[in-house]
Amino acid sequence: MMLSQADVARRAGVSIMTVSRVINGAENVRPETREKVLRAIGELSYYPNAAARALTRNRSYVLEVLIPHEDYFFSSEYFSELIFGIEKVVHDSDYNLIFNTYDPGQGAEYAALYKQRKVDGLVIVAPASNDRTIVKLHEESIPFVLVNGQVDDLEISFVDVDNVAGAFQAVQYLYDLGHRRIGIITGNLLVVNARHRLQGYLDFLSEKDFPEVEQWIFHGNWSEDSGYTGFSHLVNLKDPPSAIFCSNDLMAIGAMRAAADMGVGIPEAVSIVGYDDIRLASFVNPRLTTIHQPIHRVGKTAAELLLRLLSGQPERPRQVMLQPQLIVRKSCEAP
Amino acid sequence: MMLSQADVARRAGVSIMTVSRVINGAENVRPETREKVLRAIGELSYYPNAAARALTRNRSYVLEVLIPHEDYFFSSEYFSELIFGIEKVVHDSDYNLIFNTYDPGQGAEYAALYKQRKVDGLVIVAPASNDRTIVKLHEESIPFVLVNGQVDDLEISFVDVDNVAGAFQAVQYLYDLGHRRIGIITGNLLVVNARHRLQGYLDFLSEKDFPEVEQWIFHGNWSEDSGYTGFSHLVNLKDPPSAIFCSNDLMAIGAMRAAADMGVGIPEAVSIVGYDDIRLASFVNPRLTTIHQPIHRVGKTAAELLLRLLSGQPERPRQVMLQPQLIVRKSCEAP
DNA sequence: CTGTTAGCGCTTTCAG
DNA sequence: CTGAAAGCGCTAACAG
Repeated sequence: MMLSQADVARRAGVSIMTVSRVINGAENVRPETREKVLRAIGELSYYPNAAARALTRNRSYVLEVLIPHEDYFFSSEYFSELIFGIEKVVHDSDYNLIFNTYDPGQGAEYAALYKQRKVDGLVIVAPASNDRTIVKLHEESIPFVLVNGQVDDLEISFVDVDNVAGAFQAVQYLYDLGHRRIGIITGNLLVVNARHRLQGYLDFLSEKDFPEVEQWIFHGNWSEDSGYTGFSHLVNLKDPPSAIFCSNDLMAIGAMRAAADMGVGIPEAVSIVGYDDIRLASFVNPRLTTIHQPIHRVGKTAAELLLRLLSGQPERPRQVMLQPQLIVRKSCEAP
Repeated sequence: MMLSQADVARRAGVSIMTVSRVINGAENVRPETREKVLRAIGELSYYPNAAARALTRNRSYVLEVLIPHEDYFFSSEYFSELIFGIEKVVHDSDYNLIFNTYDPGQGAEYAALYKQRKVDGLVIVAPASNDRTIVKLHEESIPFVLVNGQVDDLEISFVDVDNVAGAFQAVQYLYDLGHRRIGIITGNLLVVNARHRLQGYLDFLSEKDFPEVEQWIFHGNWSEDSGYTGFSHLVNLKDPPSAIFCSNDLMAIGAMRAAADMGVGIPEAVSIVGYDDIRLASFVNPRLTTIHQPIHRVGKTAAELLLRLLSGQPERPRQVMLQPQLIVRKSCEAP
């Protein structure tokens, strides 16, 4: 039993246009008429048909979040904070949220749902930085906001946390403690974040005229396991680093695990800095010094930008770069 | 520029019905005709309008996942595995996924989107077990699957992991090691999972004719902090437990943190068992003995059940109860 | 195998 | 302030 405006109209003794006006909160309806209609709607428990509205208004009131496929994702905590941040804003609006994954390897067809008019706009998370498809979206003036991935030279809305600055800060801190042999365990370098964090590390070294020591760069993949392996590897070098910057907390915790298994004291023998400030960072032993990122805020901001893009008022694209923050705990000390 | 079948039809020199048939993969179209149409579609880069299809077919091909609001959620890892599990199955189908949160406190209006025909079915995660709304959904024969929350005496599809059995197993293990004073740190008892895990603990005690020691039950809320507080509390009792079952790993890790801060040896002085087997469980020190849950599979199964419910063939509701598994690591030993 | 007709439930436009 | 008519883009039902 699918009710339509017609049923409501009949019951209330008005035309379907009046019903439509009431539903859409139009001004020009006599209060008593509005009442009648509202009552009829309540009695019948009528709900407007979303498909029909979408068809006539040419708007679905659905947004899409595109997230890289699970295997590419750095941490469940990052993921869930981001999603909840986006959802919170969308939930308070007239929109709904379609959740979708894509494979960063393939040339993703981000716009498929948009072109079917199934969604009105996109939040694209962590696209490859050389992604031509993004440029196409821009050319077709499809409303979208990037999270965690910029495209050079294009006036595109994005929200990001400054990974280069964060990594720079981490290494700076180790340097200021007195460390001169600083290693890094990188994330999966296919992901921009990993490249930027490596960049921050290298930037600092070159600023201080450090020799860039190839050996001290270990290529991890965000996983605890790769942190474990990376630590063992670096510490067993003939000239091992006295401090290690891990590109995420998961790898830092993997490294700490390796240290425990090897009988290497943290921070006495080796200092460790992580990245992300996941909740568990302050519960491991020793508590992990790390870089905090306002992920929840990234999600909220992205949703707000997109909503504004769709609001009707002409709106220029905006670039928002949030700043990460060093959280000093107990996993570092002077060499 | 919104193209319609009419444009394609004109270009291909056929009727719109033929275009429709090609799009829907109907059998009865001459190969050459099909070719012509396909070519026209390609040349114009035409996409069918989802709203129009939804309107005529009376199906949106969208599913909705309803998840308790962030604050009620036990862990980001649980959340993200579940979502990715669901998404994986949905992604391989013709459907899309709308992601939504609800407040378990309020009498949630789960069916709003369904009634607007914006979605075809629901996956409802962790509804309150006394939730009357669920019964209503069932009476209105709205297609839905419950995850992690059953309603007694109703023929409803659900997928769950047996929390009572899992907790029972955990306590059994501690008992078999020789522990006779076993405490528990519970989760937020507003959530069924927490109640079931407490139930499993109590079931075991009563089976062994243990006195149920009120003192040894600490009411936590899933957070690391509450694990920390709970441990301190229990260990400072005049007659402290020699082993503690924590209702999730986060609290177990909080407890281990407290132990470290208090100088209490784990497992020498106190044994600890967790629940969930989050990835970090095997990276803390000592590695955490815990109960593993196949969450990804829960998500996939739920999606599969819902899809089958919508498949057209009459399908009886199914109850799937997956079994958790004890993972023995290093956080327990004989007293 | 292909086309014609009607209508899904709504909103836009124009009349009153 | 209210209503009548037309049409959004598609598919079901029937003809041929």
